[in-house]
Amino acid sequence: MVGIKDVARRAGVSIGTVSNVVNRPHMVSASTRARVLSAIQELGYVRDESARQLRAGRSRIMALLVLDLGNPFFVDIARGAEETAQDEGLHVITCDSGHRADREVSYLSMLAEQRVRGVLLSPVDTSGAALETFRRSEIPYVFVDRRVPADEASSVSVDDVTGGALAARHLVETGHTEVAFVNGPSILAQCRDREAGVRSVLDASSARLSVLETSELDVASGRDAASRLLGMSPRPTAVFCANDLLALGVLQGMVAAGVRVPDELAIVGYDDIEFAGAAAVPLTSVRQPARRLGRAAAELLIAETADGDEPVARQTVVFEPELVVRASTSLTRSH
Amino acid sequence: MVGIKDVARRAGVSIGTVSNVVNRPHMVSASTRARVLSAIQELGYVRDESARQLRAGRSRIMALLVLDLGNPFFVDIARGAEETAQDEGLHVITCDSGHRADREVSYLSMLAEQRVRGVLLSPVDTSGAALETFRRSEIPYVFVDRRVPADEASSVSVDDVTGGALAARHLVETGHTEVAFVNGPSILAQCRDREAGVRSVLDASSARLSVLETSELDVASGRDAASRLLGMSPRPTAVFCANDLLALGVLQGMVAAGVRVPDELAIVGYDDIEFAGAAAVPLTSVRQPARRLGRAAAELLIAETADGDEPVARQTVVFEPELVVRASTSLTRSH
DNA sequence: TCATTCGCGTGAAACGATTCATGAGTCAAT
DNA sequence: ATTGACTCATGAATCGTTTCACGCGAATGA
Repeated sequence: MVGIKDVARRAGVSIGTVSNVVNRPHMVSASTRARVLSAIQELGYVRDESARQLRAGRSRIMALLVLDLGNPFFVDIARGAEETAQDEGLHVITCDSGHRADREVSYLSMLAEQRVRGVLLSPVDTSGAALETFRRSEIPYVFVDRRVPADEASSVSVDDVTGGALAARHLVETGHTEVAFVNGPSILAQCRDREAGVRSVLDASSARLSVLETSELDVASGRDAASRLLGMSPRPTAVFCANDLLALGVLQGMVAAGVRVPDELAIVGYDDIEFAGAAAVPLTSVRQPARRLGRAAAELLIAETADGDEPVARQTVVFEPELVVRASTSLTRSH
Repeated sequence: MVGIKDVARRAGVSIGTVSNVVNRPHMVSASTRARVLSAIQELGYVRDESARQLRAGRSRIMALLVLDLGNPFFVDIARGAEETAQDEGLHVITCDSGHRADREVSYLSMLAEQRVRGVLLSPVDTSGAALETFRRSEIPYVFVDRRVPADEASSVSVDDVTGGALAARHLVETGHTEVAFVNGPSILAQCRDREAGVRSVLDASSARLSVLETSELDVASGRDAASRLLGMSPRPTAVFCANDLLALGVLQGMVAAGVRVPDELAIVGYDDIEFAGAAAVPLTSVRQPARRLGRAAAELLIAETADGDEPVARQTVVFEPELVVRASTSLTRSH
C-alpha cells in the first residue's frame, strides 16, 4: 500500500512537505506543489485515516445509533444528520440497535474504540448500564428523539405529550366516545409520553379509553392489535397508534376483516412517514420533523465538539408535533 | 484519555503484557492477568482502534453502500450483512448514496481513507468513474443487487429478467391485454433487466405494453405515474411497477381517483417490502430475498479478505425471485 | 554591506497500539 | 551441577501520519 513516504521519494521532497501539500497547500510553492500532486496522482496515494486520527486523537466520523432503521422515521433523522455533517466535512455512520440493549452496548463500545467524534443517540433505555460505561469514554453524545435533563446531555426531541394530546383531541372532536390507544412497549419514553398526552385529553372528556400494549413498534404488531380490537366489545370506533407502523398494521387487519375505515373505525398514526400518506386509506398522523431533528442534533453535537475555548452549554431542543388529517379519520372523503 | 501505558504503570507491568492480556490472555499468568484487568477496570481503559488498525494495516469494519435507505429493501440487505459480519467479529457501517453519483464517490473515498476491510456495493452506475478510482485503492468489494462479470468482482444479485417475466406472465395469465410497465430510470441495470423480462413475455403474447419511465424509484414518482396512467386511452387494466415504492404511489393515486383495485386496475410491485403486504389493498409483488442477499454478499467479502494463502476465486451468486400474489391482482378477494 | 525578515522545506518527535526476539526465572532430567 | 525445555514478562521496533522547531537562501531595508 503506497504511503506518504513513497510520494515523498517520487517527488523528491520530504514527507513533511507532502503532508503540507495535502493539508495546507498555501504553505508550499506552486512548483513543488505541482510535483507532489502529480506524484500523488501517479502512485494513487490515498491518505490513511487511521494514522491521521492516531495523531489527531479524534476522528472525523460521527455516529448515529437508532432504534430501528426499518422505521422510515429514523431514516429521515439519519438524512438530516448527514446533511449537517457533510457541511462540516464530517461523515456519519448509522447503526441500528433494533431495540436490543445488547446490540446497543456492542455498538457503543465499538464506537468508543473508534474514538468517533460524537454519537447521536436514540437509546433503548436511558437508565441503562449501556450508557453508564459509555459515559466514561468521554465521547460526547446527544440524545435524539428523547428528552433528558440538560445537566446530563443535550437532547433534541419532539413533545410527545402534546403529540398524544393532539391525536386524542382530534378523535374526541370528531365525536368518538369509544377510543383505543395501541401503544408500544412502555419502557420507551416516547410511548409513555404519548399515552400521558392521550389520557390528559380523554380524562377530561366523556370518551372512554382502552389501552393495548404491543411488544414491538412494527407492522406485524399492528396486525395483532387489530385482531385484539376486533374481539373487543363494545368495539372502539377510533384507534390511535403510537406510530405509523402499528397504524398501518391495524389498518390492514381491519380492511382484511371487512371493517370500513374510517366509517366504522377511524385510525390515527404517529410520525407521518411517507407510507402513511401513501396508504390506500391515507392515514391521519402526527407529524414529527424528523429531518430537522437529525439536523439539530448534529448541530448540537458539532457545537459541543468544536475545539473552542470554553465548554458549550448543554441544550434541550424540543420541537412541536403537528397533526396531519387525512382520509383515515375524515368521513367526508370516504367512498 | 487513558492509554495502554497508563494501565501498564498502574498494574506494574510492561505495555506488552497489557496488550497480551487484552489479545492473548492465555499467554499471561493468572495473577498478572487479574492485576491488569482490574487496572483496566479502574482506569476505564478503552483500546484505541486507530492505533490498532494502523499497526494491523486493516480495519475491522466493512461498509455497505446502498442506493436508498428509504427503501426497506436495502434496509433488509443491511440487516443480512450485519448478521454475518457480527458472526465474524466485524462491524458494518451503512452509507446511503441516495442514487447520487457524487455522494457515491465521496463515500468511496472516505471508505478508502478508512481502509475498511471491504465494501458491499450497490452502485449508481457500474461503468462510472467512481469505481475506477476506487479500484486503485485495492480495497475488495462485492456487488450487491447487481450482477457483474466474475472477472471484475464477485456479485450477489437476483435474476431481474426472471422477476420481470414472472410479473408479466402473471398479468397475462389473469387475462390482461392492456398492460403498463412503470419503470425507474433506465441507467439502473435492475430497471433495464426487469423491462427485458417484461418484454420477453409480452412480445410473445397478444397483450399490448406501454412503458412509462420515472425519474426516481419512490412513492412520489409513483403518484406521478398514476396521473399519467389516468390520462391514457385506452387505459391499461394492469400495471407492473419496477419496485414497491412506485407501486404504492400508483395505488394511492388510483384509489384517490376512485379507480378500484384490482377490479379496474391490477397492480404488481417488486421487492415485496413489508409495506407491500401491509397496504390496504395488499400488493402482489415479486419477492427478493433481501436478507439472504446481504448475508451472501458479506460472506463473499469475508471470504475474499480472509488472510488465507491463495486469492479466493470470484463468485457470482444469483438468487431467484418469487411471485407473491395478493389482493391487488386477484379479483376473487375484492369486496 | 550587514542585519532582518520572509518563504519554503526538512527531519525528527510524537500518537497508541501490536509483535517479536530476547532474557529471566523455574523445574525436571541427566 | 549442568543442561534443556518451558513459562512469563520485557522493551524496542514498527505502522503512516501530523506538527513544529529549525535551517537555508533570497529579498528587503537601512
